[in-house]
Amino acid sequence: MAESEVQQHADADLTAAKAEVDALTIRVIELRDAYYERDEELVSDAEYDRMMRRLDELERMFPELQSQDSPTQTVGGRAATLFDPVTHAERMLSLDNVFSIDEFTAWAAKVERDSGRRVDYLCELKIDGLAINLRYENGRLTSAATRGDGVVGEDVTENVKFINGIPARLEGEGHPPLVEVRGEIFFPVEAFKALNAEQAAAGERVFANPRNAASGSLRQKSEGKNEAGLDLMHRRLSRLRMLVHGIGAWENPPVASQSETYALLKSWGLPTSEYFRVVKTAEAAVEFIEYYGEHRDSVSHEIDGIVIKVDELYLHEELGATSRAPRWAIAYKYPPEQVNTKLLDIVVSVGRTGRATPFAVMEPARVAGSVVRQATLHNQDVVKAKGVLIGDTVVLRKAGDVIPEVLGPVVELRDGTEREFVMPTNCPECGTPLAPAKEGDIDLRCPNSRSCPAQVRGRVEHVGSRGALDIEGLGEVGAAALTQPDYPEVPPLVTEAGLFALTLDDLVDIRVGVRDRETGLRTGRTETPYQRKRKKGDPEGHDGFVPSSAATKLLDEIEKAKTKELWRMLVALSIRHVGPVAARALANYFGSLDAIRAATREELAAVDGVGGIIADALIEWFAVDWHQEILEQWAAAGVQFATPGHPGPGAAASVDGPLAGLTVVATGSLEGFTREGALEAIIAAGGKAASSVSKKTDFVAAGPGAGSKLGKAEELGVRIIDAAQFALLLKEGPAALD
DNA sequence: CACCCTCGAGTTCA
DNA sequence: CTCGAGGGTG
Repeated sequence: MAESEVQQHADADLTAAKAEVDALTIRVIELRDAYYERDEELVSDAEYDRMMRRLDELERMFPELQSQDSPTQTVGGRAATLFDPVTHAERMLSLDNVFSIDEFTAWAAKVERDSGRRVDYLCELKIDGLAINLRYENGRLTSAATRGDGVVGEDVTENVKFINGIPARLEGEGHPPLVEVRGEIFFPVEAFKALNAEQAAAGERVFANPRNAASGSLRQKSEGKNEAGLDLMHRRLSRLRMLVHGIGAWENPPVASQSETYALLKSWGLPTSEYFRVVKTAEAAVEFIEYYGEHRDSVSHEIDGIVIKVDELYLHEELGATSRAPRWAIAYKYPPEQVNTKLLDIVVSVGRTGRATPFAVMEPARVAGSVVRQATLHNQDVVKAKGVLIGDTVVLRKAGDVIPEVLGPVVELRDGTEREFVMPTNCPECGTPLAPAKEGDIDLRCPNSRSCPAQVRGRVEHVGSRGALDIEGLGEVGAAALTQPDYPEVPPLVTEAGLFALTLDDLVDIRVGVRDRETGLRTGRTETPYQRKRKKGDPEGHDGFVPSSAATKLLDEIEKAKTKELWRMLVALSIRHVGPVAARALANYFGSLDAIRAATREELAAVDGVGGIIADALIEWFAVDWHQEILEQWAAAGVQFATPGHPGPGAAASVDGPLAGLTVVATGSLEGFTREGALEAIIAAGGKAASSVSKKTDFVAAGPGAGSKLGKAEELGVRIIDAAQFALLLKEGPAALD
């Protein structure tokens, strides 16, 4: 064969290989991103693995085809990939799952029947992470491997060394010559959020959930990375955590139960979970399951269920295992927090400040225990960034515990009928052209604050809200009835100025459209919420227009609101940046609305907690003529804009009390206190009632139902107290607690 | 110039 | 209850 011919063959091979490498690279990245970012498994692990190996093979044959950002060089794959295979000394079993309490009690009944006796159950949280097998030989960590298929896993020893809390050497004495410890590697929720925030800021991909982030981080390869890349990789690994939950092969262990095993592992310096509990009955195990079902967010890591194990080790042997899973343990899986649903439309709503917010309208879907139909999309940039089209199937989840969030589209399920969302140029409620408040703002606002129905309705509702004047009957529905009734044509309230002058006559003939309970759509019927309904057989009364109790109640509540504290009045006025905290500071300092109006920018900014911007916002607000009208009409109707007995402008008397100088956060339901009451009590005792936990927080008073704040407090080492201790603290100060 | 905090908005349920 | 945005403070 002539030399040129050989060259030609090689060229042809290279060209073909390049085409294959390119195609594989695109497909693998597509699948990888779907998996890590949207949690979708589009092909089996085996299929993915086959593609990765082929890509690796080609890149080895033609090194010139290997690019810096090839999937083989960056993050590894999802299952067994390019790490060296390791055979576990003892097969790593998985757990059988149950998905309901009934299935669980059936399992427990069978266990007790097979054991011939009552058994103790060890309940623990099922961490949503990656199973890991650590091999210690003579007390030294010699190998760390992922589960893989249970028999053979991947060797990730080098990466595991960078994870905090995994000892390279066991503490204490008497370790067996060879022991395999099983655990779970995971991203703590807080660290995960921080990671994704950094990834987003750097324009990198964000992970769909902590498990994928952990998986991606653990499978990073150091080859081909420069110093900065290595540093980043190590930093990311150091944020991972591990908890151990069992032991592999071990003859004649010196312990008799699973719980004693944990104590032993702990004494060796291995991290064990704080959340496990040994219970005597299946009913108690059910309580454990239900408790954490409601408190999933009070734990520093994600959990996808509860693992229940028979505690006694000799029963493990008796009960044995199937080929896949032991019979002495079961995983109770919580309902998924992510589901797919159809994005029917993207609609824009206008809030009380005029901000236009697009939100997703979806086919009702059950997520984490409730039915969701809507979720905010924040602004048009977020809609773009998420890449959702109207008509898409989207991934929906509950962020935190409550807030529905659209993660993104399932691109594979598109059929071409989807259309892009276009941000309207005009206010959907009043037609005024939308514009950014100031140049460069992403948010668009409706500038028609005086008469845009959405804004007036929003502000009226705000006046009645708990943080402002707390008027019962003046919520979303009441505000809509007063500002946008079907009848009369001129609504009782054109702006909030008329609120305190409302009379029964204004209310009785209000008609509002009835909405369907299920769909929220208008039914075409109307009703009169403030007119007494005539019962069947009740004689035709007078002229038919008799007020209902709702009407008198509402007017009574409005009357009571006229003399509420000055700070509540300030909040009710919807002045930019003036919420409960700033309003309290202003009210304390000035004592009356007149004094605030008369103050200069400098005098306003002298108040603790008020700066130049809030001062400007106040001055600008007072300068608007229809705002003055609100004040005049409210005052004429008897609204009190001063704190009786206040000495006048000046530094507010510093409050003395048991809590002087202390910052306290109240969360959950505290026995003996309402949410508001706890806040008031803290302030009355001279303390600062903060809304979020930080380093500066001195105490977190937590009751049942406490959410993430509790976790945050634990993380920061802030002292946590219960309702009884909280009451004591309020009365006698911090010294009484010790 | 970092934090840390408050504001404002959206959401759902008992 | 949570997030982003942006203000206030050390």
